[in-house]
Amino acid sequence: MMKVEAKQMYCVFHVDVNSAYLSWEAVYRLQQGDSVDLRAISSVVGGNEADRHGIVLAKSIPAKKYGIHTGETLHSARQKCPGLMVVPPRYGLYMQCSEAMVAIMSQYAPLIQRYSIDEAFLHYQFPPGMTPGPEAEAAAVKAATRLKAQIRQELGFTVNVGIGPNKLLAKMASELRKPDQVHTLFLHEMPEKMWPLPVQELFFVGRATARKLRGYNIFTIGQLAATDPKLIHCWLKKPGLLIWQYANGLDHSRVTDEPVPVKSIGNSSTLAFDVTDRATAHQILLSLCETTAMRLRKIRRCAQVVSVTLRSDKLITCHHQRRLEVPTDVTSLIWQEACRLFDDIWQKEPLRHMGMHLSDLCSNDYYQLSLFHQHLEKHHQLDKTIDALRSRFGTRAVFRGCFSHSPIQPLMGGVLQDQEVEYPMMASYL
DNA sequence: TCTGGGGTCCTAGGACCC
DNA sequence: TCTGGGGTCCTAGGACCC
Repeated sequence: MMKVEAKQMYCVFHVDVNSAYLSWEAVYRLQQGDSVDLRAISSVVGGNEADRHGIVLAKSIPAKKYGIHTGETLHSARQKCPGLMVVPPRYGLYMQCSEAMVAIMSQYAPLIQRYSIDEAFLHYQFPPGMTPGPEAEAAAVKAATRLKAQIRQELGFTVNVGIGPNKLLAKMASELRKPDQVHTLFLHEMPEKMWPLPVQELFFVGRATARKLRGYNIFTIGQLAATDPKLIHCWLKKPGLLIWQYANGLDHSRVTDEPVPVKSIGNSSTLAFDVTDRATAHQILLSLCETTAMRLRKIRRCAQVVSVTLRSDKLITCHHQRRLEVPTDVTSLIWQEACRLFDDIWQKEPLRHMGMHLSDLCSNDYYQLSLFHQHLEKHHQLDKTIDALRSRFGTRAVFRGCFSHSPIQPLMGGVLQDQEVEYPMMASYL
């Protein structure tokens, strides 16, 4: 009997906004009547240096030519490029831009998977009657080119669209050459387009893995693809097998719009000043717990593990966690545990950064039934009331008294601090 | 290199149980 | 306590992504 190989009647698009934060900022400023296009000059979106958040979040292409990298300090970036323009981020605006882009994408296919604020996958079905091959690939390129043009026309920013038989190759394709490009990376194109690239360009090969691979004389993606997977597994364990598959273009994950269940949540912050006393540290933990616990309740979950992270002025990081006897979503109980963890590990060294995380999340249904814990009832009522007030009047509407004459913000952490600001909708600036 | 903040997954090693 | 081996749970830390 003849075995018929099932032909794949779709391909995947990966849409990636070019220099996302910087492009969005540039378009917004042009719309506000600014005469300078940030994309055309050496510029970066960067954090606040006074608060010690001074790193590059996004860079323009001219800035990139000076060797400026995302994540590097603004201090260092300015040394490379003395006239560098630095603008602060507006996360609320970026969320809106992201939403608007996904709305356009959904005109092209019913199935879109958001991957991050500036990246999304699209499941592209080949036109009816078309079999996989050059004709279908050309149709995909045509659709992707239209999508790219529509985003540029209606929203004012450019994207790269990568096209491949799966998510991995679509993503690799979108990275090929920027900006404002459509690239394909089908299996037959791998030897030419992907295998010659340096191994660290492969998704999931970071600095540490690339260094190890170079130690084994593997410098390109093609060399990794050609290596015996047993050897790679021996060297790099499970992640090694994954990158070996990626190097060979193998990826069986599906484009899906089902929300990924949250496994853990947390907040951390580099502090504007070094903390040297226990009371201040505890207050910062409370501030971090407030935001984290609020988010936990919003997704209707309870946490079973609480953890605290400290980073000293010498940039040494330590971490401590503990399992709770009873899962909880109560701010004050989480805070109590965080303070105990802090007291266990703090050696009195000045602290530059503090964080708290909640993991091993479980359903909060159990809580609904467990009101036999009478003493918890008032905590629940308090949290519930505060959540409702903040949701109605804004997150700054209610805060604990201990913050009223304190330099510490009552709700710390979270990058979306200006998410309640409404920005005017994008329109074409062309 | 004066180093942000949100996550995920994996591994090593210790404690404890049978 | 000169001690085998398998399994589970837990914590700490590292690597990766955006």
